[in-house]
Amino acid sequence: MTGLREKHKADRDRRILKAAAKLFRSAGYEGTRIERIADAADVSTGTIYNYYQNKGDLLVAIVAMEVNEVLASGAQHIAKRHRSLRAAVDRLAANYFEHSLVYLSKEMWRHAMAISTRQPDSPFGIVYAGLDTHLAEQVVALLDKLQKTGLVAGDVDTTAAGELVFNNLNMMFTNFVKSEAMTVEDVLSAISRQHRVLLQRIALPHPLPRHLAGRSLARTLP
Amino acid sequence: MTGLREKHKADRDRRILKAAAKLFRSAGYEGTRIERIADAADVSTGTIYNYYQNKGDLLVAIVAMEVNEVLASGAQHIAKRHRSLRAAVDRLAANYFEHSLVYLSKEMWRHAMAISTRQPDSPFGIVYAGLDTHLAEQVVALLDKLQKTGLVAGDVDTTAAGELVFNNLNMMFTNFVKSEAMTVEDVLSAISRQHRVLLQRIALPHPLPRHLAGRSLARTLP
DNA sequence: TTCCAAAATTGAGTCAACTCAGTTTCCATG
DNA sequence: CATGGAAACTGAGTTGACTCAATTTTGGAA
Repeated sequence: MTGLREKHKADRDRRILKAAAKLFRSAGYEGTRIERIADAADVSTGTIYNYYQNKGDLLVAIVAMEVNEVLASGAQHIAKRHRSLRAAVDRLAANYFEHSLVYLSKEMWRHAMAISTRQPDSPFGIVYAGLDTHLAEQVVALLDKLQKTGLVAGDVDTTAAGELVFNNLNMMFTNFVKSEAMTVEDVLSAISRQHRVLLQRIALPHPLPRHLAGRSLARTLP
Repeated sequence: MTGLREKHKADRDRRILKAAAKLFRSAGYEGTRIERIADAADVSTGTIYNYYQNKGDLLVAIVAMEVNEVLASGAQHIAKRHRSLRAAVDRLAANYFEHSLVYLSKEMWRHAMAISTRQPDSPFGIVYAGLDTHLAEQVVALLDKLQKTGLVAGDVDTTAAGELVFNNLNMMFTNFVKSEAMTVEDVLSAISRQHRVLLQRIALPHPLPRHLAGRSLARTLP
């Protein structure tokens, strides 16, 4: 069943993805012709369309690798012990933004977002939406954990708060990639200020001593 | 200086915009060929490009008309008297979403958003960003007014809260237009729940009597 | 080893957005 | 009125993403 054929397939796929990632970063997404990717990957233009439905799918495949890294490092962050709600959320945001430009340029992000908006029902539109859902769930998971640990008041709707925070992060990320001038520091400090008005009011000032944490008894106001 | 030439220009512009709006709604943005718009408007394809840089700009011009209406009716809403913070914000959101599909289909919104993301520095990308800024300012303006009226606690950072609310609205609007199945009611109730966790905590339970309102003395907690 | 059917690749061809050199329309001036 | 030239229009041509019929490659059965 498998053998040389599968190997060649995987090889070609890797070559195409690598060539595309390199060219997109150097010449930009718009500035990169499919034919150039084909040349660089030593295949014909038609072959690229055997692996990816269109130019955009190629980009979104690269984005997916990137976001999966962000998700993994976000999960690690959540697993740590946290001293304060605001610091924990700020760091999750920093993790999100600092990873974002490692493999992808702002221009690439703009195009990836545009594609996922334009074609939400295409295979990769669905993948992209799934990545967003995972990120939103991660924010909710952090708040849930902090609620159990006693850093968030027990009567807080953590799903609502998590979605509010995530949607704000996501919108600010959109603004960030739309503006070449905006730095990671700029956007993180803006976000921190925006979140403060919420987080300050749902936080509990003093965490429970560690031996009581994790029992989900963290109710406070009647 | 002016005369027949100017008149013809204005006529043509109107015809192009009208033809485009009609065709975009009936055949969809993707399904509409520039040549068909040119035919319907009785001009050549080249002429369309004298008025609009590209197909997307044509769409964004239509969106801009729509958003200006939303802004006008939002301003009217803010000017009214309000009984509660949550109701006031819920109605502003309803105004936003209910207007949104009067002239534009979800597909048109998806493309308009995609274009503004892809080309933030093009003339109409700038227009679109300006519209967003106005909408965000409107939310902040509402909170400011309610703070002066005594429905919002005096120590609240209304800019932060307004931006948080607007960014949530905008992200939920994106989700709304991405999903053909989601109704206005669906999205409004989701938003209302998300906002509750914030608004509940920054609201003051009893408004000041009317003769004291507007003095911006609405401080509460030390 | 030989040969076949399925899988995969190929690149010339198609389609639609956008361009630009040539043409027409308008208006200010004598 | 004529006329020169600026402003606007025109549509055949260009460009680049994407397709598909023909060709090549592969795995394994005889």
